[in-house]
Amino acid sequence: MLEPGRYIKDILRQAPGTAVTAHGWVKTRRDSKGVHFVQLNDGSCFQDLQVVIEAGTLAEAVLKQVTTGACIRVEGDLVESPAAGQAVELRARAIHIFGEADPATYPLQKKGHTMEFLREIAHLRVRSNTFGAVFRVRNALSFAIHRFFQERGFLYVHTPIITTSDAEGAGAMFGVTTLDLMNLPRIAQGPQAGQVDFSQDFFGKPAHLTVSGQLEAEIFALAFANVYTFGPTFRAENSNTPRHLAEFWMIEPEMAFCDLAGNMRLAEEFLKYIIQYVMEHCLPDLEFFNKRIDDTVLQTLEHVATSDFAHITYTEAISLLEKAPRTWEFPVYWGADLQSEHERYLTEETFRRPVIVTDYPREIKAFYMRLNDDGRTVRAMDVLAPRIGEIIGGSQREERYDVLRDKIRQQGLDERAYWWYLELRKYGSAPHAGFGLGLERMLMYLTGMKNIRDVIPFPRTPGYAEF
RNA sequence: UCCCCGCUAGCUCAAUGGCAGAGCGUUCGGCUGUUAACCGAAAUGUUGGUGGUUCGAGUCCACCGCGGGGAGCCA
Repeated sequence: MLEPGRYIKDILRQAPGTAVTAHGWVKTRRDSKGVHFVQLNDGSCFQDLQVVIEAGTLAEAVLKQVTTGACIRVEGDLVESPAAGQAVELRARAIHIFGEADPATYPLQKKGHTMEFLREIAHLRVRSNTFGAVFRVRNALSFAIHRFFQERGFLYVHTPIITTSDAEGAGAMFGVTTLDLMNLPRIAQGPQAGQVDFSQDFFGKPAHLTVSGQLEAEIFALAFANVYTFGPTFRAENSNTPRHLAEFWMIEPEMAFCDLAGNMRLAEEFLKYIIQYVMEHCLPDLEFFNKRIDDTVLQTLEHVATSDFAHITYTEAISLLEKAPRTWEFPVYWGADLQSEHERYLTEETFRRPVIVTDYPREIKAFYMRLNDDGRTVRAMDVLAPRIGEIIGGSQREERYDVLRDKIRQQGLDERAYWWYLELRKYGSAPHAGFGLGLERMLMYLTGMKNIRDVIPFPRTPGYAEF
């Protein structure tokens, strides 16, 4: 394995005159009369190591195998590069071929490929410039998220992937079962006769993949004060858009002794922190995105990291939209949910920066959000970002037992299914709040990538679960 | 799931119902150290699938599949 100091990113920082050995995959090769240039990359950084092979240095048979896609080891001397583009280059003395790649069939040749094509070769696309940058940024982002919360004393909690509380209510869920689907056990008699007998299933009742760790995170917040989850989440919605996945990663902080104002402060501080971290640690990758994917990325990130987010209430947003000099496809009135066109207008045209919209009508938000004194709005917040829409959704939670119980009843939910959630309000309840951030949505924002399927290693969407 | 658009060489795309094309990549040759190198030449096709209309279908029609954009749902 590569020890620290032997990655290409380390080799590129070493002084000329050093003897080094580099490992990696050939990105491209250019031939001149007496010299060959090989771009070598091991994924450790955006920049390739330029390997220079003087004619006659290597056996013709070896040289012939140094083709795009091949995996090689190069031993040689690091020297100052006489040409622009790189400070140092590796003058090869010997090359070992680990694995060749037939140029006639290797699909990742040096040319522009569409994202759609690269998605079909997800086992190879990670070696491309774009996806190398995407996954380095994804890695840095993940680390920055942990660091942000750890620095603030948040406890990292692992909420369950499999859940039997079909009560989360956040969209369609994937079933989890060991029953034989071709031969389902049925209840023989009684009022439920003919229905599937889940008492024979693995968990003795219907089970699903989680759609959110929030309710369980609340349990931990009421013992550890500040906690966060960071894990996979599953939605069986038939959503076919560039912004939805059936399997995605979500970060959900939950804070006791916190109201909506504190929640908003944390969300803004959090977004700025992770943006700054990625800008500090992945600048060459971001510069590439800015050059080839979206030429507004760097400017937008700098702007967001340094400017204050706009804050408006839902009621103010409706009033703004009603006065907007344009016609809406979906009508704007108090009580209507904000549509994509409305969110985009607010964040892209009115404010031109992230906007936090708060205090939505109770009817269009989840039962667990804290009721305001006006009795018609709840302490919800959505952070809207230009181009991708809602990036964070959160709220102050209803901590009052009676109010929560009434809201559960009013929404026609079975309060017995929420027995432990209600008990949290009975024993040592506290004001608390939290939010959810979609990791992939954040990555789209950071990279300018247009399709969420291109910021996750192996996307799962309706009708697609390859690799 | 709904609306719109698309599917032709490895990739990106042309082709009035009448001989299947180009650029890039690949291969070969040239070029004084290149940077998405450059110059010249060559090879490369079950036109997404199944039916249908027609003397004749890449082109028109039907159904199916896949992809993209927009919408809904949301993170």
